[in-house]
Amino acid sequence: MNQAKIYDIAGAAGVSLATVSRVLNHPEKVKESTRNKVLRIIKEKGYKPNANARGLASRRSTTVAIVVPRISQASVAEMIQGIDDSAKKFGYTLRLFINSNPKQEQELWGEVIASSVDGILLMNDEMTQETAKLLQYTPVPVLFVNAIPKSDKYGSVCIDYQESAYKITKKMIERGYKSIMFVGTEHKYTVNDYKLNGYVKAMEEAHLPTNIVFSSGDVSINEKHFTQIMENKLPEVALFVRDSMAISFMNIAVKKGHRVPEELQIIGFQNTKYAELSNPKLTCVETPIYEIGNRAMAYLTELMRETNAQEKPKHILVDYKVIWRESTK
Amino acid sequence: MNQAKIYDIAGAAGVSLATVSRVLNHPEKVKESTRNKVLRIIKEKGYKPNANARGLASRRSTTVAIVVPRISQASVAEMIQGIDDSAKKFGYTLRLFINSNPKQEQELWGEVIASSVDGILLMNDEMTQETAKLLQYTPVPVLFVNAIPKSDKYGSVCIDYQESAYKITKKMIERGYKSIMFVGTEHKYTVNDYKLNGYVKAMEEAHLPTNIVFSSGDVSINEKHFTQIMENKLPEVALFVRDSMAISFMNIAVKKGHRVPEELQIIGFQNTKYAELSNPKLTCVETPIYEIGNRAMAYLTELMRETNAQEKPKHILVDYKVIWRESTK
DNA sequence: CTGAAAGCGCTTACAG
DNA sequence: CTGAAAGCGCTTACAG
Repeated sequence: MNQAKIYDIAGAAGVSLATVSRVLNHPEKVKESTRNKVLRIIKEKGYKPNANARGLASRRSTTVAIVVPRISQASVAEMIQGIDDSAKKFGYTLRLFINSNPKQEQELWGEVIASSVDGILLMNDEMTQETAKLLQYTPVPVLFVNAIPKSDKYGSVCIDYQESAYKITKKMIERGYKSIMFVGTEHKYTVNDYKLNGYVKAMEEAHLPTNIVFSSGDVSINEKHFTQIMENKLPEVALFVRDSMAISFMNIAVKKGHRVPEELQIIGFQNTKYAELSNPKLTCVETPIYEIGNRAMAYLTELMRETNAQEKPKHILVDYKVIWRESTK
Repeated sequence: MNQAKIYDIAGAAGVSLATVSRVLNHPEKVKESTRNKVLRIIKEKGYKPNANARGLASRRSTTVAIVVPRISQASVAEMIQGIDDSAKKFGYTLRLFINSNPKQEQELWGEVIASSVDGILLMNDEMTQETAKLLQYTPVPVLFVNAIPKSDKYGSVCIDYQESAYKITKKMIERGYKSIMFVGTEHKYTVNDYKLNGYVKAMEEAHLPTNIVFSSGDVSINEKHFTQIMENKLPEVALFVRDSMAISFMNIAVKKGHRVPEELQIIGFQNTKYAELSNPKLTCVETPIYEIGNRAMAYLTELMRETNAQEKPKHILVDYKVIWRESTK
């Protein structure tokens, strides 16, 4: 009934602890017949090695830390799914750290390291100087997930935000629209800066004036702000860094009697569930958030395996696509 | 540069390892001057005890497992926030387990136990017989979060789903509506059964005929189904177990030219961000999901502290309220 | 109030 | 291919 120990398995199988351990960690080093016997008993007794002891002895925990910012969108849930599926495949387990308070970043980081994970998946898009410094002393690989590191020392997995914004803007220009507004977040996120750059590039190439607005992420603040914006002439197209902002804007426009997409076309970013639940349904650039998590975890296992210190970290770009729905013509 | 060990701290402070350990775990047992000296050095060196070693030696890991089902709504993110805030306060760290595949439930459970957590927060609303059995042998406290255990042996934290559905239904009856539809999920969730019970009770008390529909959680399937339902006479009020279903239904109704709330009133459950991003905005019963997570973690720490095996586990009910918005009169 | 010592449950060189 | 033994970094009775 009580959790079996490696000792019990060894006893029952008539071998030493070392052999049981080998069966689990280096099965190829054990004679097949011995291995099978041990395996059978392990199964019978439902033996699971104690993760703490294992971690302590091997200095590898087969555990990975996920560090997410507090104010993360609901979509992290999906990303974590992607991470977890990949983690299961490679035999890793997840430890979750939420970066609530920038002031406690140091402390959090200390905990992450003390937890002796084998690798770290970082979702923080923005990072204080201090964290950046702490990051340097991390004894395990760190990978940015759907976020862009400012230093070249870390790898990342995300979509090409700049290109995606550039292309969608260009597409709308090609369709003959000249008045295209870009709505970003007041709070600075590196990924949103990239989107902005893409938009600006497309507009400048076409010699069109840019129209850039920054707004809050908070719905009720947005609504006031957006209502103000609508006092002025409406753009033909509005591109938002987030679905939720796009929808909020669209709802206000519709209530004011503007017709979407006839008079005003709206494009979001991410393709959250909101996009399908809006009326009209939202066209957006889809960020394959599950895929990003999945790929990130897979790449992290590579990084954790590498004995040779470091090759240049890779920046993996995951494919994205545009989902055309009712909010565009 | 390298992580300091307890050994280094002891050396630098001129005390034994035992004393350093005591400073961390039972500070009251150490003379103040000694304690302060040790504390200072710990800080200087940025010492963090190795979590694995600590867990192994003390048989307590100050780690809690969160077990969530794969198909969990995005709102788990918020619940986990609540859990984490509480966990930080009590010095616990989080380990995340996602129950992807019912067939692997046994294995998952094995991992949970092997990870030697001190307690388990279970978000699985439904549970196979097998899990129920495994649950019995869990050496640590288990608590259901926003889910209802079928056995009386486990505590839980959620809102009174039955009462909330009963009250909102009754409220609409009192306002003079007789034709009230209830839309649940095809998939059986205990919490949704409770909502159904509450609805039925209110309708029966008022001698009104019930009108119950079960639908998928998938948006595109819902849409077909809902479109069908609208062939028939529309109810005056429709109550949905989920915001997203409510909004999906509402959008279809609006597109068909029905006026919300004039002809059709819609009520959701949960108060996700969707509710504020719909047009018209959705009235719903708010499930204080953050609060539920927060309270659950707090209660779990109590359970973990208790040396005396078990008193009767508590079922904590968190307050909820109804958020009246535009989808009701 | 403090230290020496055993032990938590594993893994991994090192021999054989 | 296998076993005996050391060691991973802590905690906690047990003495004093």
